[in-house]
Amino acid sequence: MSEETAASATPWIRIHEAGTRIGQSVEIRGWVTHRRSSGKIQFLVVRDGSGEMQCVAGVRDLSAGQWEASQALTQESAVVLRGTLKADARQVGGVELGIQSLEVISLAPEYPITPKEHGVDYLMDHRHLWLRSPRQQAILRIRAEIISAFRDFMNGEGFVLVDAPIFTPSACEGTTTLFETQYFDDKAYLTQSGQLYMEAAAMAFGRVYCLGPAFRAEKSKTRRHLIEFWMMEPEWAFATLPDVIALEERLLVATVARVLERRGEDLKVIERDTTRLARVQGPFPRIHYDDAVKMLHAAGIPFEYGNDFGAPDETELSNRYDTPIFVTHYPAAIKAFYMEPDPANPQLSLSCDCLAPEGYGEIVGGGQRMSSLDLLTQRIDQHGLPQSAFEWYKDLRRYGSVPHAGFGIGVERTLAWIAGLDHVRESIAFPRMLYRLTP
RNA sequence: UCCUCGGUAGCUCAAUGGUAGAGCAUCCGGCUGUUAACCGGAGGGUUGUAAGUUCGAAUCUUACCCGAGGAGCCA
Repeated sequence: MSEETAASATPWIRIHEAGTRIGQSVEIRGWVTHRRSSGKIQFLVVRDGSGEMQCVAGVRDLSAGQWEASQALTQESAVVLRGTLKADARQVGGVELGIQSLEVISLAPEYPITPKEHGVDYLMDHRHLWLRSPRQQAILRIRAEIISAFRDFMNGEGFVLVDAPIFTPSACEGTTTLFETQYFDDKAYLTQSGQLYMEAAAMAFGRVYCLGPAFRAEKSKTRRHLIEFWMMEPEWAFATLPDVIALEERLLVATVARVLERRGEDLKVIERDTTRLARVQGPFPRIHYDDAVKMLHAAGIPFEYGNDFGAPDETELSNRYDTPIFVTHYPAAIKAFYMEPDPANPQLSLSCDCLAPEGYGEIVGGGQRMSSLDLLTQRIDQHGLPQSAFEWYKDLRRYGSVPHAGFGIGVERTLAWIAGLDHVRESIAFPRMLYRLTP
């Protein structure tokens, strides 16, 4: 039998399905993560992106050339292995490959990331390689699950995906710092939020959402901040503040449930305490800003009414509950210009932030949008923004203006909370942070 | 931008004014069931940069560079 025939007869499988193929001859294509040798027998731990499996070869199992090649294997060398799968209770996954043939695709030189410990700076400098570690893969798989859950949930609620532009002519909110870039002979800015565009789309489709990157040139340097982060922003015509809070609640419950259901193995890899996630069931507390301030005062925290909550304030509030909490009716002065005033107290706004448990802070921000053209025009002036930049946005109030509401939910912060991460830098493949643009 | 902490071998760290070390990684040798395998040996350094104090500086002083954690702001 020629080698080509043998190759075609041996199915290439992925490691995660090895357990269902005990006794079969298979081919594995992957990278060596560990090699242990005991003279005439050696153990290769190989990963292929779907899992890891120990593969074992004795000196008599391979040709002399293959045996020699196998002894020279280094961490992260790429190999194609063929052999027979056998049950072995000692192994993770209960399977082991008895190697009968080994082909070295590429021999790696000394690999920078060893199985030992490394510092954050070093790992971030090698982020392109760090992604190969089991923990990082688990986190990014959970990220992918969260994004799928977001999309499936919104689609199920009848929302239409409408993507927002990345290049924008001016600030969406005018408050935070923008990244400026050249747009032929003009200046353009990287988007901070797709919301204003979603408001336009909501007046077309009724219910819409976008999911994409946002860029904030803020010199923020904390575990909760990225310069480039991903956000989903639903916008819902004819909806009010309570409607959109209920929507957020259903979204979060559905997302956590789905991660628990489908990414249990990954949660185990990162050693997440899932009992806390299992308690994330609706309804979540709704706390009026006035009451939140009273709670802080009762806890002996000096806080001036009218201010926004700082990170320690948010932690104080959210630590009282197992679930995320909604804080509503923030003072209009500390919220964006487009927030609808509270009819019961015009100093307050129909706004809502959702604070994650365990001190993860704000993961969702949203509220009801202003529907009056006159008031909107006034607020744009009050915020020192140019009316001309918002003429198209004001058209939405000229032609069939309706109450509408929406929110933005941060993918990385939601993931950091669900996965129990210490820092959002692990929540995206290639984080963009203050002082870090590479790799 | 501000506050705090840090930078010593490829990596993680030790050495607190007196010859710069260990573990891992790498290379060589040994071992047929290892699990961050183990055992023996070897190579590996302008102590972030620059200046200063001192007989003598990784160690003390100053400036700068780089990073980490936090604040503000926000998802």
